[in-house]
Amino acid sequence: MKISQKGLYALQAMMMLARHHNQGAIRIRDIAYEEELPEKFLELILLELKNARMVESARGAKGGYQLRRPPSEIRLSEIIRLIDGPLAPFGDADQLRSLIDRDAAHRALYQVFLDVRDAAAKILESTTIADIADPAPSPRHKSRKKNEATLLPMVVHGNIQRTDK
Amino acid sequence: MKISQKGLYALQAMMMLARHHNQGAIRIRDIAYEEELPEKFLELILLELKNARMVESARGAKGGYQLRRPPSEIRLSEIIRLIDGPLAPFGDADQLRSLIDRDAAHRALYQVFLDVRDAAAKILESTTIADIADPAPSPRHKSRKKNEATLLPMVVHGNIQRTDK
DNA sequence: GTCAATGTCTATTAACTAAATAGGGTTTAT
DNA sequence: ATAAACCCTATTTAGTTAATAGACATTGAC
Repeated sequence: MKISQKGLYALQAMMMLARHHNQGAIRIRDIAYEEELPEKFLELILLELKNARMVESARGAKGGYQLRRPPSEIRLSEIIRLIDGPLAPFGDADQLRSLIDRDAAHRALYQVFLDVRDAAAKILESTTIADIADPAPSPRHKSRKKNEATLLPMVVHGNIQRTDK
Repeated sequence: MKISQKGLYALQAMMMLARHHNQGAIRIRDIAYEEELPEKFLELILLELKNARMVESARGAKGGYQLRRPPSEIRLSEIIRLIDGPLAPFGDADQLRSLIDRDAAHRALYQVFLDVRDAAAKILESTTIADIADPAPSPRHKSRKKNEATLLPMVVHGNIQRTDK
């Protein structure tokens, strides 16, 4: 998994829209300005977010973008998967596919990769835009939201225990 | 974090050398053949592994490569960090640096990235080449070897248990 | 001491990807 | 009608990755 610049921009844009949730359409220019993002590049990103139905747009004068769902229902994993593809820490799943057709050792290596992916996914799926955007922040109990979200999948990956560090 | 093809090759090469640990020097050609890796490319990778003192080489006739440490003391994280750089899931740490100089929301996003990195690091640091290479495999109790390895340093790295899958 | 085997090193290439920019087209509020 | 905004496609630039090429250096065997 590698979060590209573009992916980071997308996250920032979504955070900005969360901050201005329920304030009507926000212009690309304003998002770009407030988050210090290249405007034309951001345009493409917002288009993708729109096609994925995460935001909606209004055209023409007084147009702009806004979230389609409340920030608390938008997971970081969604955004990253959309912009940067699967959360797996390896490039092409096909090369890895060949690993599992070999012996147990290669399969074990593959499994480690899957564990890494699952660990990352667990975090990114249990964190929503609301968790980090915190528009009007009472800065205490911010992690409460996170645990809420954790209730869902709960079985996805292996159990890790280490002695320290 | 993104494990490149090159990183995967490095892991495979190290696994192969683990499989032939204490059998003297192994030729590049044999590693390439057994793991089906491009020979000249592998050459460069082994050079890097040598410069990082993870393997040692003998030149000339009867030359080749071998591990400098027992497989149980070589962590996947070492190899990946060497070949692919830091385990962080973001590209350039500098862009991220700018995030933490903003408001709490941006810092929170940064913290999520750190959490992802730590989760990945935890797995890759607690898994050694021995854990997955399994040199002379009686193909049952594959996880036995893993516990064996855990006996040695006992504090340095964690113990991994997987539910299965 | 020659020769073949083998690792060392530097350079180069081809393909791909990421980031950004350009510019015209379309829709809408006023 | 006009200006404000999003929509869409194309292009550029720079950088990276994977792989190859080839000359060089060292060693063991005879």
